[in-house]
Amino acid sequence: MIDDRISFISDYSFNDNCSSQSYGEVNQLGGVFVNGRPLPTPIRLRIVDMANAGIRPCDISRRLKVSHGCVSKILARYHETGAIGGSKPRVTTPRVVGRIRDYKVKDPGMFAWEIREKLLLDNVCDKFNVPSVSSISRILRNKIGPLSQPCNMSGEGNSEHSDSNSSPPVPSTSSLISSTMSTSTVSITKHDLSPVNTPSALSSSESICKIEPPAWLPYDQSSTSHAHRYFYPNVAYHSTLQHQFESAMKSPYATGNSIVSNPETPFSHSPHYYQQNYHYHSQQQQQQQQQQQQQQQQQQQQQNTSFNNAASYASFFNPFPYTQTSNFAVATPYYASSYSLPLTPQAS
DNA sequence: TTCGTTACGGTTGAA
DNA sequence: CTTTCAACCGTAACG
Repeated sequence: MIDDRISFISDYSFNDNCSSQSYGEVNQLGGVFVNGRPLPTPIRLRIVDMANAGIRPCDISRRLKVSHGCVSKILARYHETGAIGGSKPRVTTPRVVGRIRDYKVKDPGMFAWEIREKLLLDNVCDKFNVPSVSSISRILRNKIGPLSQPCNMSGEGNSEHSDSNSSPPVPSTSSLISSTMSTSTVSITKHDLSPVNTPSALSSSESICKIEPPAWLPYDQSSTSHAHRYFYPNVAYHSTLQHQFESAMKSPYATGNSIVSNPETPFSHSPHYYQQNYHYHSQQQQQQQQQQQQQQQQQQQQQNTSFNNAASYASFFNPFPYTQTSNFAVATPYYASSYSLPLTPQAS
């Protein structure tokens, strides 16, 4: 059963979200990674998935071809904070670097900010995956150098990670949406969140897209030994979404592979959300809502020993003031681009 | 054999 | 406008 569910992992292929080109490096286990960038969220989810199913970390490491140190880190963080993954995928893909090189060759006087604008103008990138000016500046300095010759960037000959056709799959990214357990303050790790999720960005009037964080459900405690401690994102075991989930696991960067949550139980806002964003709600309304949530959720997880109810869990782990519900999970807006998730424009 | 820890080389973007 | 730097990443190696 577990084997069936993870067997597809062995041949997953990660691609640049705009091309079929692969890039990355191969570790000692034969797995592919992008140095400096997080593992894709589907892989991270599967690590947690397998751990919850009672599989030992060393076996997870071997079967997913991820270093045991990485598995250890991910599980330790998950057990400590509940965070699984989520951060900006790598933006300086070989394709993007090639286009930057082309721009610079054609017009050596171009500034980094001009190149950035041109990447957007030419639809090489969108606003969610366009490199920062400093990243472009770094590329110009370190990877393009004296501008010897243009590169048409079909994949070969770039100075980034070598990636011949024979090289295995390639991963890319995602990191953690982490927060503290404090109910009064939420510390957001710098690189773990998209700028659109930061308080300053949230207060800006710029039109951005937001996606609701995943809903978490109690794991079926009857099936595994550790389950009583952990919650589980509803995306993973929902039968009707298993195919989509596995497809996204195989090719997180392929168009159309989105990680979808259970549409029958769309995300609900956490109490924290209401506290942060619905100030006009009366305290009575809040209490009623919380009581209702607690009553429902207590029924679902009477055996839970770590949290009294899902509402308290959600208040810890879904502390971000998202404003738009969505059926899409396990993805910050950053992922949305690379995972081809539909974006939900923010209303206000 | 397993796994926690950490140096290292890498990426990213705010300052 | 470019560079610096802090924060993050996964791997490899050590114990």
